[in-house]
Amino acid sequence: MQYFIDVIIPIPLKKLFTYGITASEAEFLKAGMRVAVPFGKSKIYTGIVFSIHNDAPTAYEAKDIQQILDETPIVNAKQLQLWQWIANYYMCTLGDVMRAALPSGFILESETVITKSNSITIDESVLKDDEFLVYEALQHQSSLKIHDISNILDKKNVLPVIKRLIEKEAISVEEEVYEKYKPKLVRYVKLNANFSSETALRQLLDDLSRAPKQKQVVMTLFSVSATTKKPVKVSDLSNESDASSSIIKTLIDKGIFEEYHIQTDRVQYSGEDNEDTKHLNTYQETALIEVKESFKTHNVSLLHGVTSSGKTEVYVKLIEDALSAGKQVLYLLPEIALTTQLVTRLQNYFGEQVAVFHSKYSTHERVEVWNNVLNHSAKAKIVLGARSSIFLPFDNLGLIVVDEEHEQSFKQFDPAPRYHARDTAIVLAYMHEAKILLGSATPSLESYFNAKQNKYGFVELMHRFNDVLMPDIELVDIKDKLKKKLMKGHFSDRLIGEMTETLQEGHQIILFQNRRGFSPIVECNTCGVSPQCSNCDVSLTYHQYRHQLRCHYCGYVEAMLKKCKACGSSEIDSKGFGTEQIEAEVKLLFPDYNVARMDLDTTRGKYGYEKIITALEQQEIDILVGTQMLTKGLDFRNVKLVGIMNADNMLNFPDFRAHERSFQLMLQVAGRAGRTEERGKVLIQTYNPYHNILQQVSTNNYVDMFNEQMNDRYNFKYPPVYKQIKITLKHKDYNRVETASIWFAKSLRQLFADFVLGPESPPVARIRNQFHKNILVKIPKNQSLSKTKEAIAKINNSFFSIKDFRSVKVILNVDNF
DNA sequence: AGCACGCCGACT
DNA sequence: GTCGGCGTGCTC
Repeated sequence: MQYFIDVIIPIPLKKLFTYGITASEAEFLKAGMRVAVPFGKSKIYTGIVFSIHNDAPTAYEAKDIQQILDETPIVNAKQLQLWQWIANYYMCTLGDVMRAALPSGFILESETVITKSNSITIDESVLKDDEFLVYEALQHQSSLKIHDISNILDKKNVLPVIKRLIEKEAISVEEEVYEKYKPKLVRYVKLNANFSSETALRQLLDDLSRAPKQKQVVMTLFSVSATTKKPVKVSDLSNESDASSSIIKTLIDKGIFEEYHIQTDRVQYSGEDNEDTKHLNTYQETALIEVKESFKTHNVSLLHGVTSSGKTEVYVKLIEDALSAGKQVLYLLPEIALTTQLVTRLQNYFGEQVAVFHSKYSTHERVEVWNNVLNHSAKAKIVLGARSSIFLPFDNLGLIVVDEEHEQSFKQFDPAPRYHARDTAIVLAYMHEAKILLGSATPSLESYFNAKQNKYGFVELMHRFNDVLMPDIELVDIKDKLKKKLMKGHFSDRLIGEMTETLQEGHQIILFQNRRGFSPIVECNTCGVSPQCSNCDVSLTYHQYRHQLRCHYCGYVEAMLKKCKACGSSEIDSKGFGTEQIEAEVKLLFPDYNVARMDLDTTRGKYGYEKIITALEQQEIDILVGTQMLTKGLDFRNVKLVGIMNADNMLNFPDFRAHERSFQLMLQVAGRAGRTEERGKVLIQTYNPYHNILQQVSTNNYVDMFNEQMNDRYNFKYPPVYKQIKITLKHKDYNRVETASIWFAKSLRQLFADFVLGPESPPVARIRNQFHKNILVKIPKNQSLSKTKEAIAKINNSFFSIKDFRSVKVILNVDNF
């Protein structure tokens, strides 16, 4: 009997790969274990065992696996099932899912290692210059990496040289495979067992009397281990005794100390003892009961709670319940909300049981969280994480919370799998027979729609905590103010007035401008030419603090022009404004106060974000200018005024969700104002105060917004009424994408007729020198989604059988919103 | 996706 | 003459 395994390889290929294994390997292997397999001519890949069987492939000879990498599966059956669902629903390969799901530390690196061939010394005269250099280097070093050789020869492509050397039998190559993840070890020391007896110890101290420093270290070791009654870390000993590590090393070398290592987690919780969970107010209590009630009939429930209503406390109670039932809990939230307040809050309640998982973690840290979840460690009963945490190896989930459910960052756009974490979490919950609660102050239309259709349970929490009033929202007509000459820069007299008053009262202000940089367009006053990015079809944004022009699409940077490139005029003007410009203006208007800015440019680095948040909390900042980053669930006690500098640019964004998003964004920012006793104030500056969305924002009328937007969605066949799949084609040659996209759209139209839109060039038609074309397929509710996808996949296949189109990149994006 | 193979321009 | 450009085809 022959044995085979089907393996998932982390490459975007549709199929699984079959490898041969021995009978005993078949006995040992289980689905979800990692294996190292040879792939292609010389590569070794890490694969996940998908299935074990006896069906020999007919069309080819299966290779044998190289080695088994795990004792037990690192991916469980439910995960494999979820992977399949994702690959199928989001139209990508299992390899794509594997790459997104596994921390990269689990994926082996392989490197080609070149060694001197052990055959007889060869005639050096047959070697050419390059070859001789390599050969000679190997006389001194036992092995070389590809990288080393390219350094020696000082050129990139060294493979031909290596190939010739192999042919001449001067060298041999092999793939060296190694794991990236290394457990972190902490160094400990103890006194060598030889000195455990009283006499030996006395002898030792006598011997050391002429080395006072060493003696002192030994004494410190005694006192530390006596007080803590725990093993002594080298670092602690070094601190306590004020001794350098070389003294400790000497003691180890002398055999007085014994050194040993203990494996430790990189991610450690260092907090106080657990705090008791708070008592709920009556509204929260009611909401909690209603949520529990809704879970009796629904697996998914939506909690619509206004900002600052205390949704988190409700979640906490539900989490307690799930934990006491012995289940795992997953708490999903947008990346950015994760780094701060909420983590601390949950850790205060649940202490060590909370594991955090997000993108700023190193791959080592991620592997540790993964292992903790896999082993049901007490450290990972609750996982608090961003979208990728849906991939952790849960096997006993009782509850999933999706906080800020409306956030678009739950959808992954760039590399496949283009999944939506909220929707995937619903499937995940279903697989675990767990309950899932979606929470938001401004639910997405699709979730609210599902709740209205009774597909989801629905609970409202419309009272702010401590009965704080909702902020007073006022619309300011900039057009009118301009006419009356009441604008100073981008500030209306109303806004300046409110700001002055707020500052005098000692409160803080947040100003929101949904665009970073200083100004998005720079233009020559004489000839009207504005600098464009050389790789993308966009104007460069002026960033004043570095005096640069930057492209926000590809990251291209150049120095700000002194003179117009076209006509040489030095009168260069800027149009539009971003956070930088607002910051600069505020500094002029309120020179006596501290102003800070929070956007992508100021929050780079692991702690950039925290620094600003802490400064604001400590009231070191009076006025904070920022982009949408400001909206994510932050809780600032002393902020009383929120100014939205310009509501129009978001409303006019060319996207069917622009209105919904604007509503959500503005209400979320508004929610930052007046979270304690005093009522907050929000000023929204706009050219069009009669816009329906702005009216709905100012009256905090979600239901009106919902009804009106849904009306549009029905009329224009948009989600959630219709499903949609976006197909993007990219190529560096415009004509080729053009013909390719026309062909693609035509084939689609033969099946779906009017439900195909495009091809269209997006607003930014070229990014990183690639021209884009979009095609949109709308899918009515009564049309089978899976059949539609099959049809699209089929068209996609025929597309790639056309020679001219093979180099065109095609991106299929299911639920592209 | 990588990576090899293979066929053409631009340099020592 | 080789180096390196990228089109093409394959990976169990």
